[in-house]
Amino acid sequence: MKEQYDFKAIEEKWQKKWEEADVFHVTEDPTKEKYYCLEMFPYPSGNLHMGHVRNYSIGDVVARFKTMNGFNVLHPIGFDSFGLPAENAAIKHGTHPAVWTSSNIAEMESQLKRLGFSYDWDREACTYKEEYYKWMQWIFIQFWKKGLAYKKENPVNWCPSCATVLANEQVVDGKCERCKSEVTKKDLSQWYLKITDYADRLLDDLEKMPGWPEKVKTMQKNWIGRSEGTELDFDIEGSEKKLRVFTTRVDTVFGTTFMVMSPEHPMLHELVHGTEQEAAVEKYCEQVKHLSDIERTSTSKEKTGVFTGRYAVNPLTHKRMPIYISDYVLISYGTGAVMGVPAHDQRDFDFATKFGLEIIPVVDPGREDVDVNNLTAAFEAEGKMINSGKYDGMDNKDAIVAIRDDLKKIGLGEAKTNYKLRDWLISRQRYWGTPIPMIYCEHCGWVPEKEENLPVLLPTDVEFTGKGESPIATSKTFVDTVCPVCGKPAKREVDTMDTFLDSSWYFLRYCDARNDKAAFDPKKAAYWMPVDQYIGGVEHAILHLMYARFFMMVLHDLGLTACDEPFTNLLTQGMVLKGYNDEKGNWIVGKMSKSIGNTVSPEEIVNKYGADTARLFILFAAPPERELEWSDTGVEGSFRFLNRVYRLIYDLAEQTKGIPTVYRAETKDDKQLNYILNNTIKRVTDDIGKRFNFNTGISAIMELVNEIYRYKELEDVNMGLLRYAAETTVLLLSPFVPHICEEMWEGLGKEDSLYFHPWPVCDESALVKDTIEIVVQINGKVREKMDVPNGLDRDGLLAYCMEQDAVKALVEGKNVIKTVAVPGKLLNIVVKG
RNA sequence: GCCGGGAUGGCGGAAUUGGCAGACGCAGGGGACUUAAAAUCCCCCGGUAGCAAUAUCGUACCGGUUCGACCCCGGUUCUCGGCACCA
Repeated sequence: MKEQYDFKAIEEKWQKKWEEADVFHVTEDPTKEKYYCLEMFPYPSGNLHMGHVRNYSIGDVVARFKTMNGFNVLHPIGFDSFGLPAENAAIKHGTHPAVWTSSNIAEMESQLKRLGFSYDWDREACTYKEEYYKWMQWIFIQFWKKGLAYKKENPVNWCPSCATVLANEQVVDGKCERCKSEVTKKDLSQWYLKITDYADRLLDDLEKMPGWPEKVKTMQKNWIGRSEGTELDFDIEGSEKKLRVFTTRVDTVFGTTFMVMSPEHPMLHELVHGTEQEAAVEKYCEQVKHLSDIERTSTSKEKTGVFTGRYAVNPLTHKRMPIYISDYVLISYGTGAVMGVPAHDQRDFDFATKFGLEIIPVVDPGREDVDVNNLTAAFEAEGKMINSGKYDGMDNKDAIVAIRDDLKKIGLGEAKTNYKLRDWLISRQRYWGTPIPMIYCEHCGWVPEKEENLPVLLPTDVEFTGKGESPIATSKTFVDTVCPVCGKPAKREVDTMDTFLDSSWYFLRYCDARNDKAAFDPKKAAYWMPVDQYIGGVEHAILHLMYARFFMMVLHDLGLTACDEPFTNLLTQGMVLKGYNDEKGNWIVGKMSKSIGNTVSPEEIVNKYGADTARLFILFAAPPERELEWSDTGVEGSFRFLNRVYRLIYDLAEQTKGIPTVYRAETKDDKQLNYILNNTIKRVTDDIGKRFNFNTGISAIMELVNEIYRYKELEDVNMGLLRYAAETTVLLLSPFVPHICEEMWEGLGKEDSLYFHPWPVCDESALVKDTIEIVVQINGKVREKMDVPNGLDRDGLLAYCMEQDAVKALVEGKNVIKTVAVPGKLLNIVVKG
């Protein structure tokens, strides 16, 4: 240990030692309790940013802490390495996506290594490699065999700029999540995964996951959007057909005064064919086609629509009602048609007002402030039934059940559950992804490639035009093949998979990353899974986290995994922000962004202060879930603290050389240091292990260091205690800043790596004080603080305090009405006068 | 509009079960060391009044419960995030 803290030399030295000794490599060990600590793997953009550093620093603290606590810790890393940027780079620079990707991965690996994260690199998984996507294809085929993959022609979300389709989840505000272009609709034949089959399980299991943030569970719940209601049929005048609608408010059926169909409703053209209204209806449908989703779903937009010329008949009232079409009715939800109840639905109210349709109230809350016969807006709350025949007087909630049952009896309705969740569209018209291993044969239809022929390799003889069809279609070697079933000429699917499939099972591959016989060995997966702690950005709250849960359930149902939920505990870390001046000169604190220029590169910080300082600052500046504002002076502060610790340990290593850590705390100062020392062990253990509040854990160690500085300058110091304090400080700090701690550990004469050293244990007896400070309050206000003997009960504390002169003076001449004594905490005396 | 967070000094943030508000750090002020600077070490640091001891106000706002509220309850404002014509 040198006198100066030479972070560069120290970090290089220990990273090399760790690598040579292969300390982070783990294997299944049934004699030890396992702990799987996982951070979301990065996309290999080429450079680590501060968000990565934060994510991986949090994970590294947890992994190292659990290892020191005796767990067999799996802490893997890999790269989510298929995707559009590699392809765009290929178009721009004429290089192959694989070249761009692998050089970026190499660069990021070295950056990760420079930060000293404790990854088992032997388990590294890169999704673009054959050894990975081979098993991705195998899993896809298992889905297909189970009936969970199908191809279907549908209007799909199309991004004209990326020239590919998008999943519903990838359309944000009607725009492409990636490039922000407006998304349009296009009819295409595409592959889907039947995630809707798992909608109930995905929703219900959320209740069983106490280790997930409420926020994420709510977001998934809303996304799945389960809605329980009733489907019922309306007769169409002059037609054999019935118009089926879905409603959650079947109690309002007597208030229906019109019907609305979606312009895309399959029955529409037949209904209007040959009528006077046909031209107007077709014209409206044509207009709607040209609207983007944003324009169409804008709530501020005034309702539009056209009368179809046809009438429906209410099955309960036999009332005759006009059928309209309007774009506010979505073909993709429910039955694509609704019953219009203007009195009790705001959208229907707006529509009825615009078209001068009748408004009949059927639910009345019986309150003065609501006049249902004179509504200015729809009344959507609860009340008693009116204008509803035999149901009048019932609570509307009861009427939902009663009316649904009656409709069922006459065969015109039934209970029905609807979901917002749609099947997952996974085809992408791109090159840089896993080829969908399906073959189309004119005789056999769609059939999968034989499993023994996997992987279906990405062809290399392709042109990257960036337009239209998948570039794979330009390959002269790929498309033509033979049918695996009948052997006749057939054609391969040229689309690739959404990269979200790759990331839906990578945590399973880590359990057995080098397996070339299977995606993973179920026994190994059974040992490691589920992930005990998953850490990543909240931006994946819906997409990735729900897809991964879906995959896990399917793989469980296939008998490949024991558990059906992948992540027991989830931590969503906050973003890294930095302040900057905008065009007007205002000080804005926002997300670090290259286009704004308010970024700090990890590399720069590591070069200037070292990896330990970067890690320490990022963990200290804010609790992990909250946003973190970058502060250059804050980084300096973290660096100063590490120097301060280094100097302390350097001094103590000399001063306490060869002294055993056996001691008895004799003096008041000994006892105080011993107390703070053990209390710090307890606090840091809780802060890392239970609370995930690394910032307060680090604060506690700072306080301990301040106390040791104070203590060591005293005349009468206990060398054994001091030695123990020094060693403990290094151990407590080591999950946060491992390099400097290894160096100090060595400086203290230790030969083992502290990576495997047992975590310090709090000596509870040191926490028992002879006297404790309690607070004396008068009417709830602090008036006095005094030391009292420890262990006094309620009465003893009261009696002791009332004897003290200071307390006597406080109550003198006053009328004591009540006293509240809380042992170990305080005494509150309520007085009058 | 609906659903979730959040609001505490000049700043980031503490307060773990209803019990000393402001730990720890940053910035700032003062001092020691130094020829000087850097580094380091020590002290001060919410507002108001006061030389001071101390008093008093103070956790977005209004009200409530309690001996006692940053914490629990009711209402309001602002703010961040998610969803949004889902019948």
